[in-house]
Amino acid sequence: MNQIQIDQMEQSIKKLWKESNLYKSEISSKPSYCILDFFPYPSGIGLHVGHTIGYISTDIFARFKRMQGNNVLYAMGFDSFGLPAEQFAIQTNQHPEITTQTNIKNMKAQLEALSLSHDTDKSFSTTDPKYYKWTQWIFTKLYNSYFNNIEKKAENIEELRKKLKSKTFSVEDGELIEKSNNYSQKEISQLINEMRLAYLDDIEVNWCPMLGTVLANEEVKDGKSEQGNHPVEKRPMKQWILRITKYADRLHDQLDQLNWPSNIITMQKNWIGRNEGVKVYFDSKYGKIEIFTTRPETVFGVTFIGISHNHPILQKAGIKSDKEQKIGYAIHPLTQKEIPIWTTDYVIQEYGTGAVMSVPAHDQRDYEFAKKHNIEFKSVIKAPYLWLKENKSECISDSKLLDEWKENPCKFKSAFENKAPLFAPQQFEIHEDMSVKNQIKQVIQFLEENKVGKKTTNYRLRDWLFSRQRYWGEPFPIVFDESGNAYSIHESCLPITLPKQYDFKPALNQENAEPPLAKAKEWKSVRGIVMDDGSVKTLSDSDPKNPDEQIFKRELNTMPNWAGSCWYYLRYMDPHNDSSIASQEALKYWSCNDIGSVDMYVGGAEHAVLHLLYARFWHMVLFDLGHVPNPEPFNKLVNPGMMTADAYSNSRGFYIDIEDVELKNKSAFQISTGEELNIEPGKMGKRYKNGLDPRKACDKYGIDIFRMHVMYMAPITQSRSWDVSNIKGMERFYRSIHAKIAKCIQNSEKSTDNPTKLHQTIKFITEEMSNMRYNTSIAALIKLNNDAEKFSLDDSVKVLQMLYPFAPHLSEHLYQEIKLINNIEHNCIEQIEWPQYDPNLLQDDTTKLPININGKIRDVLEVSVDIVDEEIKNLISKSEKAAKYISSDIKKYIIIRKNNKPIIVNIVC
RNA sequence: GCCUCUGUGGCGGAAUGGUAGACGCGGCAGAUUCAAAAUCUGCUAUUCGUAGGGAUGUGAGAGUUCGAAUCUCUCCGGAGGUACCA
Repeated sequence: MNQIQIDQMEQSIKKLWKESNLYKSEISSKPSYCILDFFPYPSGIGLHVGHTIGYISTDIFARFKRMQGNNVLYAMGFDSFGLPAEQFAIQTNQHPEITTQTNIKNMKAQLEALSLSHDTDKSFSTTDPKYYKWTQWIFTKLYNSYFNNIEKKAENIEELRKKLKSKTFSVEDGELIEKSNNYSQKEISQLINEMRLAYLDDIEVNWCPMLGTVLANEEVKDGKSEQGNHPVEKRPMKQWILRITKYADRLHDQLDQLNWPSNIITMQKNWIGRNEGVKVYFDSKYGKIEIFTTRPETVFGVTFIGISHNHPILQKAGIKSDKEQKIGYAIHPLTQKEIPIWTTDYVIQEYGTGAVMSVPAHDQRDYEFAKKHNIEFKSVIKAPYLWLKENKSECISDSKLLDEWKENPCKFKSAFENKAPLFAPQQFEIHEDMSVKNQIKQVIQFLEENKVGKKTTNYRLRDWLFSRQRYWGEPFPIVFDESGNAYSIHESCLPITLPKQYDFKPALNQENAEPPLAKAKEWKSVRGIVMDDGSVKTLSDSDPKNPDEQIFKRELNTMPNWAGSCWYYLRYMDPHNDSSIASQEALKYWSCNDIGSVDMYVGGAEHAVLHLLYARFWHMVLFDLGHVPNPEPFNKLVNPGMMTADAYSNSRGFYIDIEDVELKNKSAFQISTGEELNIEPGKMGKRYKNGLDPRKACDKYGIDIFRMHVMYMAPITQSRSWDVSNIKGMERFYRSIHAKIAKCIQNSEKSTDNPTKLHQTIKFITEEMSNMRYNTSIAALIKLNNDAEKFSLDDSVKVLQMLYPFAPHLSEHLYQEIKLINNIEHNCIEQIEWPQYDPNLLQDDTTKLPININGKIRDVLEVSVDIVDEEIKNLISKSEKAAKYISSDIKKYIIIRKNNKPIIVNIVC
């Protein structure tokens, strides 16, 4: 076939599939399997061939799973709210709705070009009001829930009200405890507001002036915004925050149940940053200073308190601090002695309590600080002799090492940070002969008993800042009354749609930043009635006046674009449901996995701590409230490797779009200017302007050949560089297998060359495909094609079935021809069950048996597979090649068998 | 600094304790052709040898084992993540 014929054939097969409605997935008696790609953001430039690694992989898996008799949920929607669309809209002065629709249309066409077997009826966008109605609904659930720390799960806020009203529970530090209370109605309402999973708080936020919005901690890297790399500053603002920290333990511990790459699990654990230690309280004239330490046994070695430059006591004391300085004294809780308080550069407010107890002898940063500012040293841990010798200063003699360490630890070159026995355990009422581990345990107990400290677990994870000062996002389902009290909107009044016709640009007035929705004068205030459950039912203009109605102001911030991607996988299961996020029947049917709702999730590692953490959090809340059947969203996660490609930059260092580049003799020139360009590799994409539209590649080589080429380049998880020099091999294979099967069809072939080879290949490929090992699967198909001259028509169908997930058009095309001859009932090849291998046909009669002598191969014998050990020894004794290396005394004779077939012999002599 | 991954021919890669380099690209030789492309056949890790054959070889070094690319330890290089984390 030439290129035109391939193209025509592929188009006609596409038509056939469309007419056969093959990819519709409805609830049935078949076992379900849920395959999911990361939610794509429809950007203006669309997809490049790098994105296809993941998409082709899931498509192959979906086709394979369907052939194995599964009902596969495989769909794709669009994560279409968010900053880039809005930025583009502002630049071009078009409504983001319009650009979003254009981009989605373009991306759908690109996906269509790859012949991905999505169920297109299940597609949606996060910007559809029918979808974001349920995003808002989930927010109302977060707002109306709290975390029950006793049962370690979310509960409706009304349960908390009941508990507090019954007077058997009370609240301390935001935690429920079993202790009677005397709360007034007003106090109960206040406590409830303080415990909601979604709450409002006036906090220091990451404000990005260039973007005109705040960002979550996860969206800021090195003081710059992740989107666009703009500077970010701290600024106090009243914002919606989600209490993700309550889930820190579950988010951490449940990771071990997941079938995820270990590096992603580690990254999430690091991000959560669980650290067990002790809180210790130090009194000062400014009030109590709470510190967090993981080394409580060094408490007698504390010689100063280090606090951050924005620690709350500084404000109390009226001190502005931007350099390291001594600001006063604290009282050591055990010795009652005065120790200085210093502001430091190395203690940051964001971690722990923003204050540390400094032990210069046993912490390197404290050591350096104390040296710099001439602060006292006190050692409390016995450093071993070797360490002392290595770290001593020259003036100390070896005989006095330990005495010096006791008296003058500042004379040593660094702090001793390891765990070792204490000098004076009796200070904690501990015997000297106790092990180090137990000593530390006892210290913690001592501190708790003396009410000096409290065992705590500290997390690096912060609550999730959830407001954005943007137009293009989901409006919050929240209104405020005249006194500023918040109410969630009653379910029957959702969705709250965005006002359509108005100026959506952000207010870049930096001092008093108002969200763009403040400009929607009609939209932002609304009539409503407070219902019995505490929510507000809003009234439209046509509703008659109600005596109880009030005027409410809407929340003007919108949600970040993570909101829509936190639960989209659930929506595929029942995308058109108007009465719930998805029906319980659909959720139970499609989430049949014990752990995660989605069986197979494929996407890049860049979302390790953003989307994957947020989505797990929402899912856990929904699970606790009984809305989803599984404890986790994603069972198995696969990170496809990225695609790199040559990028071209001009003399000023700007990247030139590959459309404007011409290659001559391995040199690159800009077409529009003729300038010679630098060639360097880079990740394919917008940044390097080296993205290649997959449609171009498909047009040039054919869809099947392109798909096989991308999959054959490397294992799925591995990065690769875009290189078409190898694609010739795929074309050869494609033409060769086409010609071979076509010939078999022409001859109505009755026999297969080597049935054993065929059945071995079926076994091998079935196993490899189950693990998404596509490069080796394709290699096995090539080898099968190389080794056999002909296949019977029945066996040809088996070969085509194996080829189908990779090269679906060619396989379908040839199958349709066989179908005409053989009168097969199945309309399309995918409807035939995946081929089974015949165990009787798996084994060859003979096998090559390598003979090792002292670990080196000296001969290879051709033996029957069921040969007995005695016969093998007999054959070896006759081998001249082996005889040269066998000395008279054989110490060991090792014959290894697999499935009773001998695979190797090793003789030790 | 810490964490995770990774290191195999000229290139992409295969082999997860049992013949290292499957399969593909490239290269070499041959067939076909007026010729070229395409196609087909054979060879193609390095090295010594005319050859039969030998030696070496999976970043480096050690170890476990009858046997190690594969397991363990130390070191070196590459990719990604992350941090004054108390």
